[in-house]
Order: sequence, then C-alpha cells, then structure tokens
Amino acid sequence: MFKELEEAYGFLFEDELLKEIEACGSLHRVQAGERIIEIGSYVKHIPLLISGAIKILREDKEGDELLLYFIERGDTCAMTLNCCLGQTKSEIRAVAETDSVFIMIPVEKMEEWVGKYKTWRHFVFASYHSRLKEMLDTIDTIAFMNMDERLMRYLQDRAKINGSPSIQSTHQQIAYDLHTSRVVVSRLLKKLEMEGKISLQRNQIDVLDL
DNA sequence: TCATTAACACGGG
DNA sequence: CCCGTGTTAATGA
Repeated sequence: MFKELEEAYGFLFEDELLKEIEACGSLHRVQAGERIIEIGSYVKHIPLLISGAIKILREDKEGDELLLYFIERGDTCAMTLNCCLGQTKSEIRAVAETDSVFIMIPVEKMEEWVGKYKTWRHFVFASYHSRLKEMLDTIDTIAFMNMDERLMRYLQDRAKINGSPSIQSTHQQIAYDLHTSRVVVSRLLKKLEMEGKISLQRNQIDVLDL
C-alpha cells in the first residue's frame, strides 16, 4: 500500500505524514458502478483517492439524480470533509465511475493532522478551494449553458477521467446524470455527431473534439 | 420555442 | 426476442 500511496501523494506530503496515513488508513478497492457513500449516511472517514475516479451526485426528493462533479487521483471530497467536521449526514451520493482504489482516513486523525502537518492543512484548504471552483463551474453550466453545451462538457469530462475518448454508456444513463430525458440526449448526441465532435456507436461514444 | 412523455420501428446481439 | 437507438406526435411550460 505504501508504494501506491507515495506515487499518488509523495510529492505533496512529507514521509512522516505518509507513514501516519499508512498506519491508520484502510485501503479500499471498488469496481465501477459501486456505491461508496449513500445519502443520509453518517460519514466518519475521509477518502483519499489513489487511482480511478469517483462521481459525486445529488438527488432530489423524487429520487432523480444530478451530477455534481468527478473526483480524480490526488483529490479528496470536500463534501465529505464538510460532513465529517459538521458531524452531519451525507448530502451526496458517491459512486465509482471507474474501478478505483482509495484510502479511508478516520475523522479524528484528519483533524489531528490539520494542526500537526502544514502540508495536510494546505491539502485540505486546496481541496475546498478546487471543489468550490468546480461547483461554481457546474452551477454556471446548469444555469447559463444550453443542454447541448452541457452535454459536450459532460462528455469531455468523462473522456478525460477515463483517460480515453471512448465512453461506454447508454443515452439513458447520460440522461439520468444530466437530469433530462433520453429523447433530448439522443437528439443532441446526433447533432454533435453531425458537427463532427463525436462519433456514435451502440453503447459507446467517442469524443473527437477534446 | 423547446423539453417531456408516450409510442413506434429498426437493427444488432 | 430484448435492448438501445432514432424519430415523431401530442402536450405543456
């Protein structure tokens, strides 16, 4: 575990902190599609993502989903930090976008380290900062952009995260993530294909314009 | 005008 | 056949 940890976080944290993480963190491996954090559950651990990608979703009262953002290697989840510090239930759902590996850190340790390690403190603040920025981007996208631009952005995000321009997904699943209907997704995907930005196959979309 | 819903036909696995 | 896809008509915001 130490090797993987050092690869992902060695440039950020000093050896001493890495050793503490190794000592009290627990390593988890999940498969794509697995649910990691459920809405309403109490969160007592902070995830540090080693590899893969996690999708963070919000859910409305009807049970409809809306994608908030993705977490990648080297990221942690600001919403989780929030829940842990505030001792409140989770406001979000976390689902593995790809097969992922991460380390869970107990809240007490994470609080202790904030005082003990400057690098950790920076990491936590930087995470808050980048998460907040991404949230604002997402809000802008939802509030001011048309669905076709939103869809394109979504496709580019997923292509980037998977490290491949090919996205395995049905139109229906995309519609759920973007909180719209499949008819619209199908129509807009067709339009994007006409514009030469993507190519469509069954169950797969290739992003050409990155 | 544009999204949603329902309905239908096409075609690949 | 079943499922994903592409389209259309009706309806409503």
